[in-house]
Amino acid sequence: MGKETLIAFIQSNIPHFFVTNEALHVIADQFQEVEIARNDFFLKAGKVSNYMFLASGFMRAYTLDTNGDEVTTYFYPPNRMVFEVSSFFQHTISTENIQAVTDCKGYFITFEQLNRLFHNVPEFREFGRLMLVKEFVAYKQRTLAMINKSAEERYSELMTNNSEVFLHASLKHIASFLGITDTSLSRIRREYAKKGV
Amino acid sequence: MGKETLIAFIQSNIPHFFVTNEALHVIADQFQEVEIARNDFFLKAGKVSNYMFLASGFMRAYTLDTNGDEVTTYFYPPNRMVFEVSSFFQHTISTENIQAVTDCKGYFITFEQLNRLFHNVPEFREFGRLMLVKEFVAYKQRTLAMINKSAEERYSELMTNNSEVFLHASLKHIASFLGITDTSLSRIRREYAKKGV
DNA sequence: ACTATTTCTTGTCATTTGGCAAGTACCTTC
DNA sequence: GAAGGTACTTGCCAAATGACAAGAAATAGT
Repeated sequence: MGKETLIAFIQSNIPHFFVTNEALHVIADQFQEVEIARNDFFLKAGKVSNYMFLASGFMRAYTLDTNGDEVTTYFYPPNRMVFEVSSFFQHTISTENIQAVTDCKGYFITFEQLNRLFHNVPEFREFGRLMLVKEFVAYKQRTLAMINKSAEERYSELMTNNSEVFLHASLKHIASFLGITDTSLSRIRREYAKKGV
Repeated sequence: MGKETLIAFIQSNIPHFFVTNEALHVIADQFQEVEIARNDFFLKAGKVSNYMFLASGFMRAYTLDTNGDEVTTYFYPPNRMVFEVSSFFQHTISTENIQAVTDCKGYFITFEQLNRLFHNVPEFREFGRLMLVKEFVAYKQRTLAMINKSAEERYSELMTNNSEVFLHASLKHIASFLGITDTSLSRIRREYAKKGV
């Protein structure tokens, strides 16, 4: 019931291997549907992360800096796996929070279930590796894209490459994501609006 | 010969599984010894990354920013796997360089060889996943530790947590790693020396 | 609909960091 | 050991960003 997007996502992410429909359903059966209302949490600091396919909605990850202020570290658009690597794969308490920015729907699985699947459906291991690589690469690209750029350039890049963020997240969250204060972001937007005419 | 450190490293990174000595040697046999002299490259931008165990020496990864200036993105102490995720796992051309900061010795393997090993020695897959997770976590921790800190705080943390970097890398490389100019780093060190007395 | 709360903007001023240029010290290499 | 290069430091000034505080606008709760 409604796991079509999950199944399609898995299928399109197991390259070089043929997976039977039966295997796909064995996999999908392990995932449990979950709805997360706006501002509610998929992961709270202090808990251990699960592994979720975000079918619809928009999420953000954030942590507290040394001053106790929230810093948004990531935005998750739909059709992505959502998890905190460190906590999920090492079964450790998370320091990050993952929160629904809009109402979300997803399918999640625990570490134990995932490993059982890896054991029972060997082809599925490839999916696991791919997700890990994909997330790592995405994370790295984001940090590299930030290097030696002014706040305005970072803003500009986010606007062109991830404009959907602006449709969902608050400017405060976006500001901390860009590594600046909401005050500065506001000023940058003013300047940017002037130029863009 | 001399692959003992490699073998010991692999063995200590395949948790929950028993690997026979024979299997360990099948694995180690695929790795090829390599020596990289100071300032020479393990990976050059434009090439595809291999996967190397750094047995001795010290390396750094760097890329060019939009102004064409070198930005050090990572330092590798010995007893670590060295590779560029994106390039290695997706067989794509690297934009990063990985260079020996001191004379290095290591053992490397190609993507094809690694996959053949994963196929022939299934227990070894666990090692592959662990390395991916470890590197991802290390990378993330570094970026998170940098959040909302002044240049001086970042310097201070590097001093306390990774002081070995200062034994090998030049201040110019360290400055770009900290996201500042060598000029600023020099000033910070002066202030820091005063306080530390 | 009214109030309270949160979000966003704006002003003033201080601080951090960078750009540039010059100077010193060290290290190669022939 | 002289010459040239690289690494590091320092001074002066400019630019970017933050801190704080107040106001305007939007949103949520009752």
